[in-house]
Amino acid sequence: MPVAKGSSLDPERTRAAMLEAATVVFYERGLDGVGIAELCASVGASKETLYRHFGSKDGLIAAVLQARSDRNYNWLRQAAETGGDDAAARLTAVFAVLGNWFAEANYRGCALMNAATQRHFEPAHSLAVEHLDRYQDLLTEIAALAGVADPERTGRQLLTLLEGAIVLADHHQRGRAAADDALAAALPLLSS
Amino acid sequence: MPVAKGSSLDPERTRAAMLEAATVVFYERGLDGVGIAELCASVGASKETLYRHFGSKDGLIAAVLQARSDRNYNWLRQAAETGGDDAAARLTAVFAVLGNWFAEANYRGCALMNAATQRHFEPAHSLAVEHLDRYQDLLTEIAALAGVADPERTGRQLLTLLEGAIVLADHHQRGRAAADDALAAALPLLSS
DNA sequence: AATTGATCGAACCGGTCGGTACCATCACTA
DNA sequence: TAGTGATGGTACCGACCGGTTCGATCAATT
Repeated sequence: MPVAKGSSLDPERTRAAMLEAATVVFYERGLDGVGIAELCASVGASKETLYRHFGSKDGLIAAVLQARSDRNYNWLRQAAETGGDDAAARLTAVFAVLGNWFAEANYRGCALMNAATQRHFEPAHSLAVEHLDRYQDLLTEIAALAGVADPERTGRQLLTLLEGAIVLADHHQRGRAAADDALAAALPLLSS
Repeated sequence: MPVAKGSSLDPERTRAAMLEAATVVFYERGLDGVGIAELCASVGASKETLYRHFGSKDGLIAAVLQARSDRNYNWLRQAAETGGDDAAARLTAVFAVLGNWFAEANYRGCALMNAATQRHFEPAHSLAVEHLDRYQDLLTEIAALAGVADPERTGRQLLTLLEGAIVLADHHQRGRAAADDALAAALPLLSS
């Protein structure tokens, strides 16, 4: 059977286009800063189509956040793997990826944390928690690889530095420097 | 001349009551989560009075954020002073205050950072920057007192830990533990 | 050619928002 | 007692929101 159905495009492509457009515009202007009508118009779709795909604005937001969490986590995980079995190299690679992210012109902090701050509906909060859990697991693995006395505690401290850098890169010192400072504070923790 | 004018109360008291109510409800439910009408009703005032005092909702928000920044900063500054001329004691006192804050039942992160994330109007952003500047100055003083090689850099790293702890206490590990982990990571930085 | 199903575009709905205008009321002053 | 000025309450405004509905359209199928 052919893939294309409906009017002009594969429904999956329409859904993906909506997700992508929503990801960009929600990140730039906030979850309440853009309406459904404008979002649909920007991808040439109708509101009916959006509601068939996502059910509600909150459903769309949840899908956007899930996709964003997956993408960002995979970035860090793949970066860490380039460090081989050297804990310091893994950590350095993670913060290098963060630095590149901070340097992007449209950097606006972590979409997951921002959403949990902006909205009080449940998916946003639980997705943020899962996001932080994955980050913490990744960092705890690095701490364990380094042979620290309490890997989970060191993992939490590394996560504190990572999230602090995300905040400062957004609201204070723009760009890569936030990651450099955080990495310099993080590396000695691997010798505890 | 008597102080009380108008109908029932001193105008200054009415203004202060509005500020206090707005501070609480904006912090709990977000800047867009509560309307002007509800806010006025909760203090028994009229919208006209609010607009005479603050000009606009953004004006009210700016006043709320300024007051909150002053209060939080003074808390940390006064705590630091209890540490005397011992840098580690000053830092420990600062994070002890943070821990108490994190343990409050209605803790919702830093109102300044939240506002800068939620809204894109200028006062919120510049107030957040000034807020972070003051925190960084406070921490840089401590770093200098400890005699570190690069006090400003150490100050930025301490600020990274502080802000990271604020985020994690809000969205991940509830309560005082976030401050304890951050302090344990911060103290060794005073020996650099 | 007829049918089907997804789509677009637009109208529509109820509700909420920030902000303004007006009026009766109150405490105070002269 | 007459007047002043800030107030609370209320109605109102225009705009926007999330969400629903409906008819016209168009591609793929039968």
